[in-house]
Amino acid sequence: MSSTIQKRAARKTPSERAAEITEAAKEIALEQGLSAITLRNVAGRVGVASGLVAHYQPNVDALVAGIFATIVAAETEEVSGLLDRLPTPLEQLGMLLETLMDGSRLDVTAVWVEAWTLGRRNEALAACVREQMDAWQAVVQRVVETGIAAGEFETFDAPSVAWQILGMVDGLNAQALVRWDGVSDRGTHLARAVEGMVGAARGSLLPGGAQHFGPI
Amino acid sequence: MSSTIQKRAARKTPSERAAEITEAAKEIALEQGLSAITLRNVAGRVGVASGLVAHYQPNVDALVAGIFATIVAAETEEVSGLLDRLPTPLEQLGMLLETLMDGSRLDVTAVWVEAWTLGRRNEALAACVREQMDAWQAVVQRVVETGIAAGEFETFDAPSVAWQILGMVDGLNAQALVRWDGVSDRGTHLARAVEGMVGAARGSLLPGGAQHFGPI
DNA sequence: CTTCCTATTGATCATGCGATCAACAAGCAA
DNA sequence: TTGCTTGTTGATCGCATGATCAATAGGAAG
Repeated sequence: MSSTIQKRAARKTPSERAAEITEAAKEIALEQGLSAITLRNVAGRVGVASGLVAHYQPNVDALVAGIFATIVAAETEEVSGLLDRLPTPLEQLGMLLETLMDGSRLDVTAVWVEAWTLGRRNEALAACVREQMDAWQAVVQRVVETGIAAGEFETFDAPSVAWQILGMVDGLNAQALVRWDGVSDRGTHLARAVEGMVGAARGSLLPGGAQHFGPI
Repeated sequence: MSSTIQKRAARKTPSERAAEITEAAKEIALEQGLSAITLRNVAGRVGVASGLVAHYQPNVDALVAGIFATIVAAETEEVSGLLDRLPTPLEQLGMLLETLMDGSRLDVTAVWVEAWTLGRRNEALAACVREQMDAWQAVVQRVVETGIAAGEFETFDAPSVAWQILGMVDGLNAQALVRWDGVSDRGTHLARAVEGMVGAARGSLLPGGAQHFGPI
């Protein structure tokens, strides 16, 4: 009835179309998960034939791996950028925990968790997962090392502590994916834990006892 | 050529056959993941037609959910049983961390991680996941509460701390699924973290500085 | 030995996936 | 206007999944 019925998609520049496809796949991954990235699914969202999506990618595995890297790298860079604005490592680490635990990135967490499983059968994805984990670890390690140098932290093994912090954050966020209720003061408890690990004084990472967390 | 070729599977008691199917599905889940639980895959391992597997289960989603529950509940009970042999909450918590982090249960960890994702599209599985998480949390919470009562721990919120410990363990194990190397003394660092969270003295949970972890 | 219950088969259907490619047509260049 | 490059289509193949069910045959009961 309406005139919005398009028989054929408008012809576009390869780079334009590639960007559209990437964007659509990214949205699908965040909304429905990485495994929902399908030739037909992506094509449908772009408004294009499935063959075209295949035309722009070597194969679906590579597309999934690329989308994962895009989503996660953006998060890493964003948080890393926030760190640079803070003067002391104590504040940086506190903000890091607060930001990662505020529940505003659960969609990204879901992507992480699914990638851990999918990486078992998608070698390209597995490589991306390792790479992005390393990138994250480097960011955290830098904060810890700066803190040691500044005398704010006291621990013998910055790299391992960085891995540990990441693992804890990921696990708690994955948990939140399934269960929100029952856990109060996630941030506060984690802060106590990290203080113990990093050798900082109790209460030095997050000041208040009952902090307010959660989006808005 | 050999006489081992069987045209038709031997006729068995429904309960016997059901047990075989359950066992086969369990093995598949631990070896190849929950998503490898397939009518044909399970049937092939049992040596039976695919229709028979379907005959013994309402649908595959239910089978997957049931197998998840079986695997995870067994782990919970096993660890819970180990706890009862130890006298003090401090020792119990230490053993808990040590056991869960020794890398001998990575196959179960993989099942957990996959269940978190699959639960998104399998409601029966999602319910099982929540149920089993609650069971685990109850075990840990009991240890923490006993510790508080005994004056060994000092924290204001045992339920949340229990959730937190579980989340940390899960996250670190999930990490180990992808990356073993680069992280030394996982158990020691986690012990420090939990000490901080639980309000125990530094070094009270795990004595040595460099503990030996890992399967044999 | 015969009967009969039922465990078991295996073909079948509908669905969805990735991949492939000859054919088509949009739009720029001449 | 004409011609040609190339972005785009959509049908098609092979494969895998879950589910269903009439037909078969094992084996205990009579």
